[in-house]
Amino acid sequence: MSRQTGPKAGKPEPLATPMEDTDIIDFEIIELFFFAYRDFVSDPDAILEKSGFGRAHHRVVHFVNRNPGMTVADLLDTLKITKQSLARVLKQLIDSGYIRQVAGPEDRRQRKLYPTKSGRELALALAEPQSRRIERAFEGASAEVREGVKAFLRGMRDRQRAE
Amino acid sequence: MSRQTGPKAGKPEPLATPMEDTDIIDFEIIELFFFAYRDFVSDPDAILEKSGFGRAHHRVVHFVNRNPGMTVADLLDTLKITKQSLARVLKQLIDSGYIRQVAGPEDRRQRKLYPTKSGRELALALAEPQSRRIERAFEGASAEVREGVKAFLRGMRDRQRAE
DNA sequence: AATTTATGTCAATAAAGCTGACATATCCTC
DNA sequence: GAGGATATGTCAGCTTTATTGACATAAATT
Repeated sequence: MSRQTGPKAGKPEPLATPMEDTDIIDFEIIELFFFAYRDFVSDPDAILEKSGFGRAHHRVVHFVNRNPGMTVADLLDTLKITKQSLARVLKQLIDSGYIRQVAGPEDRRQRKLYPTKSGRELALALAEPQSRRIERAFEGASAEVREGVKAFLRGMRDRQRAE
Repeated sequence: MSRQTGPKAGKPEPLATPMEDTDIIDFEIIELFFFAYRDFVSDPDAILEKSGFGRAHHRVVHFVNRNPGMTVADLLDTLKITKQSLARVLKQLIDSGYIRQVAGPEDRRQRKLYPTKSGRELALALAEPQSRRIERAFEGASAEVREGVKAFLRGMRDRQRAE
């Protein structure tokens, strides 16, 4: 099935010229963004490795700390992953004592999620090297540029998501 | 009230206060970066899905188009993955006619990698929505801010990598 | 009482990475 | 030319993180 997905069989000519920026395509920023993110997540990755956790755990710990009392459904919506993917990491985090579930006070079907003290500490420990990296990247930047970077990052998000 | 401190004693208390920015931790940018990257890669993901390719194929196609004639070793170094991980996706891209291998003119052990015409077209098609997204995110930004964003992204990378 | 909703769980699958071992062709050095 | 180093390819097996589909349970809603 994946054998002949290409255009034609045989021997198409290889192209020797590099693909350069054009009016419409800005490869430079595409690459900068790729490398920046790769290194940005490498800091917490290294810390998490010691606990046997991964990137998924990081995201859950982060958002639960930022929005204590959020439900499982809220989290699924934020992370854009499936219930089953979340279930595994959430269970591990609860079993390890980083996150607690509390039945919703009004709707008792809901499981509201809260960090424990050590969950808060973990989130801070993971954010610290990332913040240092960000501060380093901002060195010498004017207030206008700092605001411009935030506006740029906001502008990179999808506009109207079905929520 | 159902606080649920029931069966197991020694369960840590859940924290109800949101984790806020501090002097040292800038959660806002951490989140902005996460969401920006999540949506940034969603564009090519949607295109690749149709061909049965994934993100790994995208990276290979991109870098081979940017640096035609790069060797397998160069690519491994850029992507920071292992030979075996690369082998699978590279084989698929070659079989599908997007990339060609040519024995090195001086060192014939080397396999120099080149895009085919359709490989070039694929790379452009994948970059196009990303570039449009970047352009949209830059709307109304001054030249200074644009340069500042690039400088920021460069600053986010690791400094001394063993290359 | 019946339906919907929020969550949990089971089973099977896939993509993309990993390690370790080994094969082949080629280059380099003695 | 022999022997070792290098660039690449390949095999076997494993892990993480995601996926879909099906079904269970408790609680809310109609």
